[in-house]
Amino acid sequence: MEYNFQDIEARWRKQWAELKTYHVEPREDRPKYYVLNMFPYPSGAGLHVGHPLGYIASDIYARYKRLQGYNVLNPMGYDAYGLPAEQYAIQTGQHPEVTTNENIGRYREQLDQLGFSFDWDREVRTCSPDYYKWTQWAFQKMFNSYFCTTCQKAKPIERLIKYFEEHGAEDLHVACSEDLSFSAEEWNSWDAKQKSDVLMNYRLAYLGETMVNWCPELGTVLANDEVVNGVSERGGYPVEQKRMRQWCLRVSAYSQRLLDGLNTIQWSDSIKETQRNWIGRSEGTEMQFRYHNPSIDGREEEGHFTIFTTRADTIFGVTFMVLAPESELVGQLTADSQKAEVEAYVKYVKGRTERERMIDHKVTGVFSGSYAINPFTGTEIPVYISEYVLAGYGTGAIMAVPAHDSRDYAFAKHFDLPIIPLIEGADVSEESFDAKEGIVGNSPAAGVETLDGFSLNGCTVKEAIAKTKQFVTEHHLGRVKVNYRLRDAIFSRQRYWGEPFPVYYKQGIPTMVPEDCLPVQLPEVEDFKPTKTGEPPLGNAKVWAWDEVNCKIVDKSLVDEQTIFPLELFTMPGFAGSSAYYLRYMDPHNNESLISEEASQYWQSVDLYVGGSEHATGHLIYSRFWNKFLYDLGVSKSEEPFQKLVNQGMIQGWSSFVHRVSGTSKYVSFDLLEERISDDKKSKEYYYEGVKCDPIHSDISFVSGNVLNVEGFRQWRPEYAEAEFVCNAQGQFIVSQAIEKMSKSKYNVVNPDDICARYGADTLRLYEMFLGPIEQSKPWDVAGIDGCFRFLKKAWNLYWTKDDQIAITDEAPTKENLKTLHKLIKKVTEDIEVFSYNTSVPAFMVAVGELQQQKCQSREVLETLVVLLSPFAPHFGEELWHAMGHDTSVCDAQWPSYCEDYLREDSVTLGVQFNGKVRYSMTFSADATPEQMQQQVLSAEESQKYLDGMQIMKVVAVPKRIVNVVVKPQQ
RNA sequence: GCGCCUGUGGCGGAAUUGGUAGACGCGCCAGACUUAGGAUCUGGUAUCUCGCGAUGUGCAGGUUCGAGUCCUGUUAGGCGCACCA
Repeated sequence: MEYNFQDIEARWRKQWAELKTYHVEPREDRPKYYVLNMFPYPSGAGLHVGHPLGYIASDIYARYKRLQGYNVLNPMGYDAYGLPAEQYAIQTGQHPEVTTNENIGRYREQLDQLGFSFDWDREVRTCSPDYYKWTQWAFQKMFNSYFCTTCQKAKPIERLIKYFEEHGAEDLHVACSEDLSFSAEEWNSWDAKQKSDVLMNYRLAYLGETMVNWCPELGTVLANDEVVNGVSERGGYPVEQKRMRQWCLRVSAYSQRLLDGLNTIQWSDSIKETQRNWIGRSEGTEMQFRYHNPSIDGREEEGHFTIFTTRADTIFGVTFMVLAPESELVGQLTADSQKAEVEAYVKYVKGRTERERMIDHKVTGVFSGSYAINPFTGTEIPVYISEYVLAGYGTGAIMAVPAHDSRDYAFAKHFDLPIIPLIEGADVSEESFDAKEGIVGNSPAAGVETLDGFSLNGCTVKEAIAKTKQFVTEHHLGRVKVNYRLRDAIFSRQRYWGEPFPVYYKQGIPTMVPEDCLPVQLPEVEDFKPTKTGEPPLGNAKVWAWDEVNCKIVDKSLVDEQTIFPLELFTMPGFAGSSAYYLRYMDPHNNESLISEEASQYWQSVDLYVGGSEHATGHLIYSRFWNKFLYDLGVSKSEEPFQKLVNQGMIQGWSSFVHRVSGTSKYVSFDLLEERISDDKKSKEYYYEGVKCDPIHSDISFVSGNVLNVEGFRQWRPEYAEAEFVCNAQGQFIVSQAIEKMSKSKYNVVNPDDICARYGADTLRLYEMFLGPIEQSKPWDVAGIDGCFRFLKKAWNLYWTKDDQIAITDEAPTKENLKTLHKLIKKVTEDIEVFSYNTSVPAFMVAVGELQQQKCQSREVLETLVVLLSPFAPHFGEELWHAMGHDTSVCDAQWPSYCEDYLREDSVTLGVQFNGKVRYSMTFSADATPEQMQQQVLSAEESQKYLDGMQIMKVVAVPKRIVNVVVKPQQ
């Protein structure tokens, strides 16, 4: 019978949908397993062959777990808020919701084709009010929480307010934006507005004046992970630093927990390492330095400032101090005589973009005119201002030790400041000695008196750091401090197509819309662009004010500042909706709470999460933070949201380029061009008759092999219609090719629909898995797909006789059959557990080949084969399962376990080596001991010629592996 | 600069975790059946050599009876962080 995949796949797709084969509910009689894919943003381009890679891998695992008797949750949904739909709306006026729904429809169609075992009853969309109600709810909970650093947990803000009423800010151990100090009396004397402002310093979701990444081109702020190399990740527009009032999430409060949690989860080392880097914990010391500003008259001690260092041991090598230009200390420490110079410098730094500062690290700076006093020796040290010190890290001020820090070294050389080496034997004449190793000397130098006779001479660096820390703490010169690089997340965006904030401004005080009035729904606007006065697009909404009395959204013109107030104009960023969607899948239709207690208890957390590694410092951090917060609230039952993470690699595309002579409309075949290395030696450039040619993407549909279909290309775009094409001697126009990310804009997209139509979804699934290790990126190459298709056809033919009868019998399997089968069970089971699907596909091919040769028709064997194959090729499996007379889905079969007995050999043929070289092979009984094998080898006739005239040094016999005889010539 | 990962035929990639390197697929070569095939089937395919045999997992060392696998150094590519004190 012919393998008619089109008929088979269409039929089962329909059946599964009608019978809700993949619908799942909590059930106490079965253990749960939660498989999750990162949900897609439904872009206008639809799915390409890269998207399903992870979905297929997780679907195989989900089906496998189900066959093993687990109750498997495998949901899918859409991350529906995003910039492309909004930009399309700005251009065309079409509402983003319309675009989004259209795209979702197309995605769903494409996904359905591929035979996934998703429970579509649990679909979520981040833009649906039922869904974002809970995004808003979580935000409000964060607003109403603070973080206790002693117990490392979020607590209700009411507790903090009560504390302030009784104790003020004294002896406070909470996460905050800045350390404030006030008494209970002061607190109680403040009005509502003042109290609100102070509380913002502690809330987990807070309104803050912070330096933000402002992207003028996009008209919005961006989070740190959305800025790459000083330009926006999306679009590559320049980003500048700007001080703005924004909503923020106090992610930094969870730094330590986010770091510790990494040790408890099974993620790849590289992604854990990336997160550790991003969190950037560094243990160090904060030290206070008194300073002396000569312009302030009559007082010796004007005050002090604090620096942060991880190298407290180098205190005797400090020869200058440096402040960040943006630091608030700059004002206090600038002497009148230096004022003009300092102001000019600060202005210069402000004029530099983030990108400029990143690219060139030239040494710049200016003397402040003030001196700091080394608390250990009383020495006066000049204070400088330089952009190499960052305002956002530590205290924005450092002690500079040029001998042991390369940046300080460069600065000292430039400004001709002294360099005092401290590590014995370190040569600092050419460069600094940065390593944290060696024996400390010169600390202090001979004859220098120090506070309490403190000395580090003779200690190792490690001991010296510890000793200094202890001394600093005891003498109240500072404190031990752990710093993190992780910044609070900026949580508001000047955009339309996002979750609105459930916040209104009551007499200037940000106030939460009552919980039972949620969600605050996204209003209609006439224009999706920002307003003329620079307000976000929600400023265009007419009905956008909060009626406090009637608890509803009303017309903006009614605002009276008594009972009707303006609503927040910002919307939430992309990561808001994706931070807790895995929880919502557990109980997606619950209108009373994010998830019910029962659902949460049953499903716990995601056991297997599959998605791209590009989310390492974005979604995967925010989501962990969000979950930890909900865990503190008792909503999530697990400290970590994703127990195991598999990062599928990207499938890249082969882009094609035509080459156009610069400034003309003349196109030249690639093989006629001259190759040169570009000036920066990093890339190649191509020239035709001495003129440079620009590569231009051509749609890959006009290219076969590397030859361009010139007519097709001409008709593609009007500007190409009249172009001149210079072909090679064979009359062909050759394109150049390169592997790039698969993307609509690169015209290199391969669509799964065509593959499905030609080979079927099961072949596509098999092939994508066969392509290589799941975690590796690889270019899409259709060449090998025939092999997978042939395999399915071969397997299919195993089940049918020539006259289309099902070819199975009830005869007992032969020993050979069982060996083939159990070898396969073992291999496939082990492979699936470690996601090594690319090696199970060949195992199937070998097994099918063997069974074919054995002419196996045994029901027992062939049924098991179908079960093993069904996660990979579900339609194929389901069809044969039913053809063999079952009336339940193959999903409800049982995954077989293998039996070692069938794999055991009576005898085993091993290579016999002399001095590590294989000479011949020999058959041993399967249970031969090394001693017996040794005997057999030495007495064998074939061995004699190798043993002749030789002395036996050693015989190594490894059962089931090898026998090696080590010999050397006899003396 | 710091950290992580990867280097195996013409190609994608295997190798039971230290035991006969190159499974399986693609491609290529030969053959069979065919009027024909971009269909199907069979056999071959790391390199050098007529052959015996020798060489071979980026490069150089080391450990071991034995190394693609472990260790040291080096080189190339990819990724992450990056003036983080």
